[in-house]
Amino acid sequence: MERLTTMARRQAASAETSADEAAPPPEKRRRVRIKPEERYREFVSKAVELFAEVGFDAGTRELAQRLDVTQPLLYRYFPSKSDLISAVYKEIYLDRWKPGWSGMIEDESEPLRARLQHFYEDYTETIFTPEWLRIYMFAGLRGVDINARYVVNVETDLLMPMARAVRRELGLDPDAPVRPEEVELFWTLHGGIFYYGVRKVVYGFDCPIGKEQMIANAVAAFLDGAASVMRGFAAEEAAPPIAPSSRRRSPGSRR
Amino acid sequence: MERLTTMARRQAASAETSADEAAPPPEKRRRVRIKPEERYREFVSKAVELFAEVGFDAGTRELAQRLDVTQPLLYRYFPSKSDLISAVYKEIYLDRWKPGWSGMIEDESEPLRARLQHFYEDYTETIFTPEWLRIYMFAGLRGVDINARYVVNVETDLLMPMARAVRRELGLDPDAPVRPEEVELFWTLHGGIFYYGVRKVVYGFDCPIGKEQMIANAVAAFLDGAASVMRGFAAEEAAPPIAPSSRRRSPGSRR
DNA sequence: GTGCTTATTTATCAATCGATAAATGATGCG
DNA sequence: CGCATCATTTATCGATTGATAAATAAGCAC
Repeated sequence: MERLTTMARRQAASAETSADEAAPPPEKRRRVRIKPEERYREFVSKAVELFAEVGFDAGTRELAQRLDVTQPLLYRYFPSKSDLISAVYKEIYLDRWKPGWSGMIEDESEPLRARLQHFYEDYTETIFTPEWLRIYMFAGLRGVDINARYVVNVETDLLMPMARAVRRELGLDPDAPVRPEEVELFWTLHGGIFYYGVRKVVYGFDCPIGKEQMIANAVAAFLDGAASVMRGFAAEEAAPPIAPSSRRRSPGSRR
Repeated sequence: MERLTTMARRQAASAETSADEAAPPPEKRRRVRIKPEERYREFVSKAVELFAEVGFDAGTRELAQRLDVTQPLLYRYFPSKSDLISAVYKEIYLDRWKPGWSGMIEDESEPLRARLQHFYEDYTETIFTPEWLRIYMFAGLRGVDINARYVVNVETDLLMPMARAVRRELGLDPDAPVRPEEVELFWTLHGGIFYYGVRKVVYGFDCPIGKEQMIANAVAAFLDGAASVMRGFAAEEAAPPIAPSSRRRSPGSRR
């Protein structure tokens, strides 16, 4: 009680200003006890919400206020703010990944185009939310390795299955190793769809075309176009190019 | 480093501790006078660099330090930090836009595919830099209108010219108003290419395929695929669909 | 009820932030 | 040279940040 330190000292040193009038009522806090693991989930969940809105510079006090809890309580559950951020990463990029996606893509009981349509409808339902997209971008800008690792998952579990599926469709060898050019080609499809979500959800741009229709058009155009390009890759593979240094030729034969 | 003023003051006020030992040499600042407009450009330029690295929460003190100038000097050139940020926006999204791009796309003295190739090589040379991409993302996450306005420019000056060019190529009416579905289709090409830059420059992902080759493949695949999809659009336009409510049919005929 | 455990709050620190006022000195003009 | 202008620095404020220590009280066991 007696240890008035910095503020009191400053005040006393600067002037009088009799600081103890109009003191707001102390306003006792209602104190509810919740079992730790539930609190933990509560904290992470609200942290996801707050960080998605404001970014990782959002204050711990604001988070505590939204949870109707005092700020130091956070430090009983997370040693530091960066630990809280790690928990947020895990919640979004690990817990929300569905292992069934790669199966959806390669399962041949349905036509390829329909499979891609269904996969992307499901995938975008997961990631086209402010929480997912915004935190993904915030994390990427922070330079954490999360995004680089996530991108590897996308390549191995989504894009390479797609490449194999298209090869089967075209009668090409589905077991040949997927070439980097092919992966890159599927990235343009994936990135194009991804960017639709960014425009709509993050930039708040009004997209007149619905998500399903956009996916349908993108997939249809891609499959048609990718066919000739990938046939070109395969031909190049079968008959190695005459001059290996002239690798800048435009690939694939026109229709 | 420069905050030992406060500390020294506190020390002197609180107790003895003979605060003037080990006192770092006051270290007079070299004071150089530079004409205001040059300073201004210097400030904006370094601010672009700093904000691209750290984000808009980068401190004014750090910026001043990089400029080898004291922090209050910034406030002689910018009334507030947000004014500095506005200047950064202008430098990147207005000053770096080349009005010649739309001409590059529609100029028919070259084949369409080559035009798109050259345009995207030039365009990506402008935007595939940490400064451009990272500040674009930071700004988008902040919710400033900059991005929404930029996106409009992309649509009207880049994507709609592309759509018209493809129509000419296909023998369709180039003067018919560009339909939203078409714009959206070109967004998938644009977004796909854009996302290559994000992966490489922002996420630091190692892309084994060079920029030019990636553009070549994306453009080739897109043009082949977009052809059938856009022919589907045109047919739908000429002969209005029987049941206007069943708009979920997949567009375009398969090859 | 009594008492113990521990979830929660109160009080506070040191650092950093954007911003302002006043002192200083480099530069060009006469 | 002397002098005035103004670009630049010094000093400092008040607010806010992440984090810690100590006091408090909710809820369970008995």
